[in-house]
Amino acid sequence: MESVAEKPARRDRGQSEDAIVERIFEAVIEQRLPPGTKLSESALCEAFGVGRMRIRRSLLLLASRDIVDLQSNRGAYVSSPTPEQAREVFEARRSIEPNVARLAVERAAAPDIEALAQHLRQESLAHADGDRRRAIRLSGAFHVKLAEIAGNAIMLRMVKELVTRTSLIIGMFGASLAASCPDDEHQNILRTLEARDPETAADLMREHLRHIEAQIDLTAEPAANVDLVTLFKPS
Amino acid sequence: MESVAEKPARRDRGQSEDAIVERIFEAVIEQRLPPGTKLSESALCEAFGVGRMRIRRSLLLLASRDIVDLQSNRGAYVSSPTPEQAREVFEARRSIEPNVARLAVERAAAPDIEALAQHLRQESLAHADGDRRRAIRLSGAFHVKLAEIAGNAIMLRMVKELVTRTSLIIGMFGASLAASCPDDEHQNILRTLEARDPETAADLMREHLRHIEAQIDLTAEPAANVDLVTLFKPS
DNA sequence: GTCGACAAGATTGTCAACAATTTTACTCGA
DNA sequence: TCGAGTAAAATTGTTGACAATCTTGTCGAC
Repeated sequence: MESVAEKPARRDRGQSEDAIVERIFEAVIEQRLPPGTKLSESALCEAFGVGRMRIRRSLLLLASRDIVDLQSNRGAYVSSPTPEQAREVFEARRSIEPNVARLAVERAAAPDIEALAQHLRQESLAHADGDRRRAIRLSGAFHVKLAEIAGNAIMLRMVKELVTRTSLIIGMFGASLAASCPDDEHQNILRTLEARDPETAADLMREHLRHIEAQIDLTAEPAANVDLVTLFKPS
Repeated sequence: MESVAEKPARRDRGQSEDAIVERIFEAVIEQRLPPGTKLSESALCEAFGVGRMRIRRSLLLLASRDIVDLQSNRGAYVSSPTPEQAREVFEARRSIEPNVARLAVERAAAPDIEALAQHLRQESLAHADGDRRRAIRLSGAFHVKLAEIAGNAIMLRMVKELVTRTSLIIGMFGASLAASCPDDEHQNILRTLEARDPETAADLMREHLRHIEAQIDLTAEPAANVDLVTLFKPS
């Protein structure tokens, strides 16, 4: 059917705007795009090998997800969450993801559980190797995979957005890396899948999210790029 | 903040794309735009008095929220949810809105409660008057207002999207509107706000959403087209 | 009479040039 | 040396025209 508008890209560089959005999501999750980074249209055009219009639409989509801050006549910047926004992100995650975990437990088939176990092995490996970037990416991907198992496309989209914004928040405030998403808590959640225990899964997820939030010092000064103009030239 | 882009509209007819998106949201909620309605670019340009590019971006934003279905080279159509999507919408609402209700109870100030009570009076009035369109709009707005009181912009956005999609679902499947969102259940939720009882609020909301879902019959039927120009054109 | 091919019209997608705004660089003066 | 003012450059926003695609209507063959 036509939902398969995705035909193999005619060119390696010619990507759909959804693919571009997805790749920027990934880059944000891996913290290769720290908050405040300027995303100039021409640079992105060259990077993805597409016309300006497609970049423009991609940036609009990213802005609608609050991943990018679109400033009129000034350009697009990777969003720099405020402490208040960080609080809201975690509050939303605590509202949604326990239910996601519950649904995942109820709907997980054997292959799902095996795939998740395989994922956790890679996560442990990345931690053991000290590969920070991979560990961060896999850690976020765990939550997304859980949402995939839950089998609700709407909630999957929400979780993707929230996980990405969490990476931005960690990039802004949270310094401690190793503790950012301890994989043993992920392991425990996996066990509830195997044990078919939805309530415990929800509880563990709630606790897990609280641990992540607790490790973030929202009082810390925003780390990365600040707008020096507005900072030093308020007059 | 980035919402600074709001300057008073330069022209009466020149609306920002956010305003256009909002008005289409409203039209969908009021079921003036039934599922399947074609949203042709030229018609919307004339209706809103803006250029094609702004319409195009608005449609992209609506598509990213699954309110419209953007088909390549064929145009934009108001989304026609499938039974499976309907199930997902209600599942997501049951996951989110009980927590929204809980937060609203915890954070409601006296003026919030009074405003909500005032809203419910209007809702009752619309029911009594048999003003179907207004009743539908107010019924959805209750859920949105509750999310506003909850004080979480992310969850507010999610609720807005889910309420709008619910209107599409009701337009597709559920015929009986009088029962669609009985305002006495809204009244009961308001009482939990006054009583400061978060858990009961969450329970009532869960039950309320189940009632709505239960009243929806999953046997599809097509929808008719409407004239966009007379619908939106203020003149 | 029905089906299929074909052409005309309409609608959407894309591109390039232009306008508007911001950023940067430079000069001048205190 | 520092600052203000201004011009140049760069970047974003918009418009219009053109290309590609789909829809509609018509004609002809079976």
